Amino acid sequence: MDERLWYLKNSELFERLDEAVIARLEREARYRKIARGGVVYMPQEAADSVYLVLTGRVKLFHITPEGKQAVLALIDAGELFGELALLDGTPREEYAEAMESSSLLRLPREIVRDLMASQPDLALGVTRLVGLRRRRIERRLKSLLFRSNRDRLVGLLLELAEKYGKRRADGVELGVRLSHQDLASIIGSTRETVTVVLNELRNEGSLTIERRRVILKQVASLARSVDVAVPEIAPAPSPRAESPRPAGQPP
Amino acid sequence: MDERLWYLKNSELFERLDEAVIARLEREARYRKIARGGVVYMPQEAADSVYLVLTGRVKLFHITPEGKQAVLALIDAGELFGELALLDGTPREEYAEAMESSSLLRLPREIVRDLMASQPDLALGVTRLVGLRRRRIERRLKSLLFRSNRDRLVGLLLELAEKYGKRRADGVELGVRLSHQDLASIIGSTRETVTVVLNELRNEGSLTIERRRVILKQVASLARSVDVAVPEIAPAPSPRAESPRPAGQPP
DNA sequence: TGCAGGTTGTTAGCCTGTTCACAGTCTCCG
DNA sequence: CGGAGACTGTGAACAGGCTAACAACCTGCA
Repeated sequence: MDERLWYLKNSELFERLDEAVIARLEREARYRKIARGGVVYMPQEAADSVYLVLTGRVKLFHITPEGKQAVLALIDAGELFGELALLDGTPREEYAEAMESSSLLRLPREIVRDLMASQPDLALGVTRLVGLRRRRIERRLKSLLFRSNRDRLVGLLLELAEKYGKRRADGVELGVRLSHQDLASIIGSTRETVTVVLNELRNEGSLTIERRRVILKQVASLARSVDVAVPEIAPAPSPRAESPRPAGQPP
Repeated sequence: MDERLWYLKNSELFERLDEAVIARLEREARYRKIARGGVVYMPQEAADSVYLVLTGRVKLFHITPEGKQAVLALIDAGELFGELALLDGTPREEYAEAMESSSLLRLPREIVRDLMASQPDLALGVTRLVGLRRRRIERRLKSLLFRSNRDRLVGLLLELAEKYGKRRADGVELGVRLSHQDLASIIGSTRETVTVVLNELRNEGSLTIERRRVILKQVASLARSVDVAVPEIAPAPSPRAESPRPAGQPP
């Protein structure tokens, strides 16, 4: 079983397909390696495939007329992106760029569509994926409308805690290293403001920063302060909300 | 053929199902009439069904801690809502409220899920619906991050033009009557600001307002000014982007 | 027909967050 | 291990948008 096959069998979306179907998918898939900062696709491009992230991390974003990035989502290893290509032939609307050196599996749109028509499980899985992300975006929309910059940042930190957080003795450590600029692009603010607010939160004792890593101290009370559900933090290893990976290591 | 059956056969999502399946759906469906301002469901409620709007219009929104509405979407006759109930058992996260006296068809979640598993067409249709709305929300997110209040309002007017616009000799008439407060709740602004900006646009000749109806004069140049695709406007009758209704009248 | 409630118009003052400009720090790669 | 380039910190000046407070206006229905 080669590497690509392993990854397909272990992605939440495809794992239930039977051997023969996965083999077909594997034949049609194209492996693609991208360096940090490399562009996977850009707006206006034909949306003829979906991508599975094998290793690394990909950022999806728009660019405003003034050149600012507006981040839609971060996609981690094991997750799929570009899946709106499955809906219709409309071109891409956003940029997809590797945040670090990454390897991807590119699955042609037509193949996956065929499979969806014949494998109800897969169709349901795709619906679920699209729907869960929609729910997430609707939450973000809610937290952007009418909320102060501070509340948006706190909301984002809690979201990151849910996705990347590790519980530690002294709080919850966010296992991501995002620059202030990155955070600003997600909440629609500026680098300077993020710096200031982050330091305010530190002075208030809500978080500490050790070697560029954020540790949230008061998760519950922060959540209450921005009127959001308290995130669930997995104890030991780094979890992923959308697609928990089964045990095992790639060959 | 009774009224409910007619509506099911004519909704984009269900029209391809065969007679027997539609009949089953119809047996399980519950008709529900709601007065203007009536609440269909609210956050925390069990998400045990999806709704088809037969007549009227429904507003989906969140409420911020300060009591402001943040509108997610407006749902017109012929469209479905509450469809995220099909994903999992998670409770509702938003309010659904009738903007005018409306009639709805309530379809139990379990029935529709069953059908999706056995009718690939339906599963694909739901994926498409969820996906198209996600695309729309991602566009909104983009137009909220980093954009001035004015640009957001212009963007919204163009969106409304695409969904409700009628081409006329002197421009594009928006066939919706939304109060300034409504518009503000959609773009995350205040009633006063909307009033002011709308009057600015009128003074600049970009639009006129006749008997509470907005008429856009310079659609193309407005679209350019906010860096958005020029909306396509249907010529004569009121169109709907997501679910064009086939010819015919309800019995 | 006549008011009551919802809708629009307008302004002054305040406050949050942006822009701009520069200094200091980290870190990673050659 | 040293420096270049990215990242963080800080403050002054400015501006867009919000709050608050009224006035005038429609319009639907009792």
